[in-house]
Amino acid sequence: MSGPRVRFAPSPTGYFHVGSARTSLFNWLFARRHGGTFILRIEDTDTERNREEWVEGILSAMAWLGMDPDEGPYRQSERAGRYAAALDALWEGGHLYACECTRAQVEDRTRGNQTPGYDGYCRDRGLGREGRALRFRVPDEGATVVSDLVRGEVRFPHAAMEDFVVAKSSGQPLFVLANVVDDRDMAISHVIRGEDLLPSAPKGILLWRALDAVGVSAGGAGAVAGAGAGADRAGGPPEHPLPAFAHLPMLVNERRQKLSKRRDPVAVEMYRDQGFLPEAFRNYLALLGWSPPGGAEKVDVGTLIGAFRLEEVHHAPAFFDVQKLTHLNGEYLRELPLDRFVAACRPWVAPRAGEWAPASGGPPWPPERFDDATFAAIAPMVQERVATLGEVPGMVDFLFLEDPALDEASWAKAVGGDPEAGGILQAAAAAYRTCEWSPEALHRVTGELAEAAGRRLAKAQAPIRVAVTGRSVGPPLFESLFLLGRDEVLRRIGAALRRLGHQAPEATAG
RNA sequence: GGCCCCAUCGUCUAGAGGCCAAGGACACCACCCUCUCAAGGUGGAGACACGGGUUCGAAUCCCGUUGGGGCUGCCA
Repeated sequence: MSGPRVRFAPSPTGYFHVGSARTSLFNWLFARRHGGTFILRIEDTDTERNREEWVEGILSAMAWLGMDPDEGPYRQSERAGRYAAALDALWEGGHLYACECTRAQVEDRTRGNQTPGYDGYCRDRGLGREGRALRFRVPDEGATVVSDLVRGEVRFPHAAMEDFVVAKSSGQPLFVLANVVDDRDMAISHVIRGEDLLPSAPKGILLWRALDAVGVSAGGAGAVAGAGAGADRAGGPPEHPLPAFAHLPMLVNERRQKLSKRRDPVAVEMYRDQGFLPEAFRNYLALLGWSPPGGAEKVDVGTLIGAFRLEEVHHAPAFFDVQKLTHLNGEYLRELPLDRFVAACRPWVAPRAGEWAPASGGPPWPPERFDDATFAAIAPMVQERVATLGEVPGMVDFLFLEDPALDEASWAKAVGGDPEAGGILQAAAAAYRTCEWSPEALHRVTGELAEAAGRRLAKAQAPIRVAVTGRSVGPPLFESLFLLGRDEVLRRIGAALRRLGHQAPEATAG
């Protein structure tokens, strides 16, 4: 077993964030590129904020994007013994001290200080650890250097680092501690994560070295099952070589700020609901902070894997541009073979019980009115007009709704505001009653009645479209009329004429 | 405030000292195609933050300024 070992370590405190998805993708790409191992670790030490349903969400979103982990999910909540052992050893080795200061006390004491953060008040008070927070004793002198594959060497002077807390007064380990213990136990070779974690990297390194110094090794009863990480360590050189770091640029909103769960649309689940294809979404994510060589942007996953290099990752934050994502999704949609496009539409047009369907709700028509053959016939024309699958129902609803909603603005413009609309509708009704029922014949006779009315077909079709579909835009008209059927088309034109105040054609004719 | 990161069209980016009077993509505008809307085609507008160096030569290297961002929790 060789190759790098990387991990994606989300904490389940909400929907799956697009930034997390990008981090996960870059880890996954890196592992695949180098024949390594992609590990999923759930960082759920904060019992207050974690919920099991969010774990499910992470798992299903990752599966949707095709990033199945090779190992895991491991859960920090199941590894408490490892953290306790590390804490004990660190305490014995003198790297930790107990602290009973409250936040308010620290603030009072340090107000006006040049270097903020904890002032080391409890450092030499010799407090017992029971019931107290534990702080790591940061060296006074020197600096810790983080070797970063994307940023180079980043130097953090110890003088500017506070003695950080590694365990709560309840004994619960905190992020840096658990994170480092896990990375050691799981023999992580590359830590690839968001740039927001760069300032905590030197803390992790300090802890890592302290753990080495006090002889905490991986393996043993509490180590990771099946990871193969801690086995047979006897006599090897450094037991725990420090992992390489790679801090990825942030994903930001239009205000250039880190994407926020509150303000920004960041839930991957939401994009799935809207009808983005996983291939397209993954492709777009790969373009944020990196670009495949050769300038191509729409690239398949194999190409992504073959070309991915951490060293080429950008340094500057990237804006998550839904418009560009949408365009790319449209390209993926359009290149789908028709049968696959139709299949991809199913959750939005005819969801099956027991299968995934968008949480936003089902199609606007009653299921029994949906017809597979009709949908398959209109599908090619829908395929080149939508950029997301979620737009599909709105484009074909007039075919499956008894009485499609009438868009008042369209009506006002194309029918109410057109003095000749009534005449055109009557002419259409007359022609459609007897003509051959095919898209071609409908096209022809409508062209003829347009000519008779002295206007271009483009202008003549507008009132007919609004009368029949309720809107001024939609799939090509004559195919739509054909699929709706003669009786239904005549009924809707008749209804529109009555709305206009005209006599229904049946009455005039009869 | 302190520490750290960053800086090419509005956006995502190509660019690793001369091939750049800076290329592509999204968005935008115009035209073409056209039964609406799309899709597609053609064309257009649009950037190396600023100031110093280094060099025969800098978008590319160095320093500074400015601007933006991240972190600064007994969250992760």
